[in-house]
Amino acid sequence: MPELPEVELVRRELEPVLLGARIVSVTLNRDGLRRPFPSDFVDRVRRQTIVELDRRGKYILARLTSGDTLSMHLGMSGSFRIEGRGSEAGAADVHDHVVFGLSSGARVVYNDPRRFGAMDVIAPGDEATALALGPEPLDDAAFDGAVLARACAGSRAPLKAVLLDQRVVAGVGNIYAVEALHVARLSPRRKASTIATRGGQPRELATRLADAIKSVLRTAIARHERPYRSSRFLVYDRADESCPRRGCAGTIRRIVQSSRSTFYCTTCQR
DNA sequence: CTTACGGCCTGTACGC
DNA sequence: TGCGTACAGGCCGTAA
Repeated sequence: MPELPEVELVRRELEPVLLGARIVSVTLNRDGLRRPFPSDFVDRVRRQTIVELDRRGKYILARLTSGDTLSMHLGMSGSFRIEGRGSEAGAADVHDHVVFGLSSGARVVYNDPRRFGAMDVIAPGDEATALALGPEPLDDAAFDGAVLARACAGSRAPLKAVLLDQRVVAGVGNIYAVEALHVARLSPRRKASTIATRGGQPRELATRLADAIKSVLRTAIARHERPYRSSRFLVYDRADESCPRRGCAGTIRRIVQSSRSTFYCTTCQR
């Protein structure tokens, strides 16, 4: 699942179940996901109470009474299933890898067919290093055109590659990078440094792009967009369709950048 | 240092 | 129906 908006929606679904709950059991159905689980994973999570449920970028972070943080990442195909306290056992699946049993009797099951997800326990103070994330895009104090311009300065990488770099801005993935670039009317292929401060246009383009990122993410959350299930986008997955921009007669192209699909309008995105 | 690419996994959709 | 191929929202290690 996964870009910031969907992770935030998942966090909101989990919050009422996890917040204040004590984890009474942790069942690991395999050695790990994309990495092996730390050997002390169960010991550090079991018998802890969740005092806060946060999100940073694409990570869901459960703050534990011990001061540790349980970090959970959905990778490409991860999802959580909440099973009620009583009867409905919810059909077990081969890809149910982690099951948290809660004091309420509810269970939270992590399912991930591709196992690109991750779970870890982060000690107090280690979060910045462990996650290595840039600013939260929806935090206006942390992320704006000036911050983006600084990240782009001196970069010869294509703009889209910079947006996908989690150290530049946390939580943007392939779909919303593509969408934001369309909203900002910027080509995904443009060299990133060209939107950094340049004589004359003081970060106008970087501000436009930063604003587009915020708007695309906020809208997705507000609409409860779940790309995995449905949702259509402005340009993502719309190769050969006409550009949705009013007054633009262009056509959406699909190209491949660093082996991922990019969709953009060659006419209005410069 | 930066950038590009393959690999990790499984599932699904499509063409033959 | 069956089979092969391409592709999928992420990230990381390696190589250039």
